[in-house]
Amino acid sequence: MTAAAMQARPVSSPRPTADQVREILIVDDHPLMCDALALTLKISFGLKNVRTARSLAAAVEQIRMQGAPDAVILDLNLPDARGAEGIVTLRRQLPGVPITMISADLEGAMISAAMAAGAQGYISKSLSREALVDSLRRMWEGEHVTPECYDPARDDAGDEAKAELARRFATLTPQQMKILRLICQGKANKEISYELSIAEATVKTHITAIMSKINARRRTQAVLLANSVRLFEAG
Amino acid sequence: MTAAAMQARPVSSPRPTADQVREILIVDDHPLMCDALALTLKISFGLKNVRTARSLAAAVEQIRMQGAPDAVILDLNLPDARGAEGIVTLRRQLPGVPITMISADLEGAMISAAMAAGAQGYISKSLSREALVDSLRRMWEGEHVTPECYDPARDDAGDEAKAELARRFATLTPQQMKILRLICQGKANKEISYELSIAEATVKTHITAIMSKINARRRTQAVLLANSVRLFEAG
DNA sequence: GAATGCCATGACCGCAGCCGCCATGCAGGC
DNA sequence: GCCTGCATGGCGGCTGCGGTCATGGCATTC
Repeated sequence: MTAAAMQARPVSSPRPTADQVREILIVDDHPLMCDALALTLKISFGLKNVRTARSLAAAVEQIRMQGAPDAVILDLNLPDARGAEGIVTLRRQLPGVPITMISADLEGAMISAAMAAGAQGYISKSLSREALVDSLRRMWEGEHVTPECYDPARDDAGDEAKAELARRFATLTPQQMKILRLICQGKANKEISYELSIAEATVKTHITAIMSKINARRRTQAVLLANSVRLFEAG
Repeated sequence: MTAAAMQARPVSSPRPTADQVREILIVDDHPLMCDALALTLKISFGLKNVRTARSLAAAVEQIRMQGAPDAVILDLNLPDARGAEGIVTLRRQLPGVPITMISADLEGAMISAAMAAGAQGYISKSLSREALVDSLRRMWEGEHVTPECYDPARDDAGDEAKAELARRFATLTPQQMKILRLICQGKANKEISYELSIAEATVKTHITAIMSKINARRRTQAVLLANSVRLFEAG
């Protein structure tokens, strides 16, 4: 992510400050980490409304029922969403809300994929409490925060293109996302229709819509595009 | 690559020593790096026969004409072969000959992919001369050498499976490899047939053979398998 | 009520995948 | 020599899946 690209990113709220963050949503399947994060946030930021969800599906449902939070902290390895899928899904539902990725994996390619997908920042699970709080405050003030060991210059080329691609993936409906995930597992249309309990014809129309949205013609191209932004990690 | 996996790897010569390496082949498209390597090897190991090739195709042709060298040093980013393809191709032609990967990219996933594909070791382009010579000597004595910053334990699971997969890819004929590369670019059979100037029916036959060899049913699965061992990098 | 977005279905057509078959080149056995 | 066996590359036909189109139901929103 180049500095220019960061500046160019459109944000709905013109000049956010950390004070405006009053309600936060933590999405993590590890209860311990969930509690630890919630506690830290309550103490350090004086937040009362800390909501939690154990899966991506639960988070989506909760946002639909209880409304949008002011910020999200999202685990990278959820049971139902590995890789950039979580960011993409939540950004579709919460445009303008800062999403912070948290993970133990500090691989450069994964970080740049997350940032290109529209994350506000990426922090390590093994960060000290002070560093964690500081990173989150800076993110909520609009800054893009990445780990020190991450050098964005390494893959400068094609970065804006990946961000554009991530934006396209963000337009996929939930059902389309499910189907794309199965496609990226090498499943045939008939298998997909069976797993989702719909007709094969329906699968095909969804696929046509997906192809159109991400600008692919063959399904192999769709797989390559999804892999290039690390939409689904191995699993 | 676990220690157990290293021990288990079959080597044709029972106990190789660095002294047995008399003729070496350097495959690198960068002339400067090529010369520097050749000079270093001549001085440090007293080697007279240092052959060079500027592309994978040239290397394959040269081996066919001039016979097998005792060791190979292979650049990761050749004009006609990025990623693990170079290792796989050369291992098919030179079973038992130690192949050393050399690259500026020290990303963990790339290193483990190279090792799983059957490389004897992986060294950085920015290594000092002493360290380079030492690494090569150890490799030629049968040791598997990886950079210090690389932690093989990070992706221990599925590693043996990847090595098995790489062995399967090594059975592909040159024509089949060409076709697989085009498949992994999202090309349709008709396009492939045009690019290779053969009938579409022929492309299909080759694809059937490829599928059978790598144990895939749908072409999307073939793409995923190739990507999982990083057979072809983006480009 | 009209408009929009999401999901679902069946019919049509071209390509993907599997089959059988043929040509060439190269090894080993008679 | 010859023949056989095997690997590789090439071809066309058949079946079924992949991809497009036109259509309709069902929510939400204006």
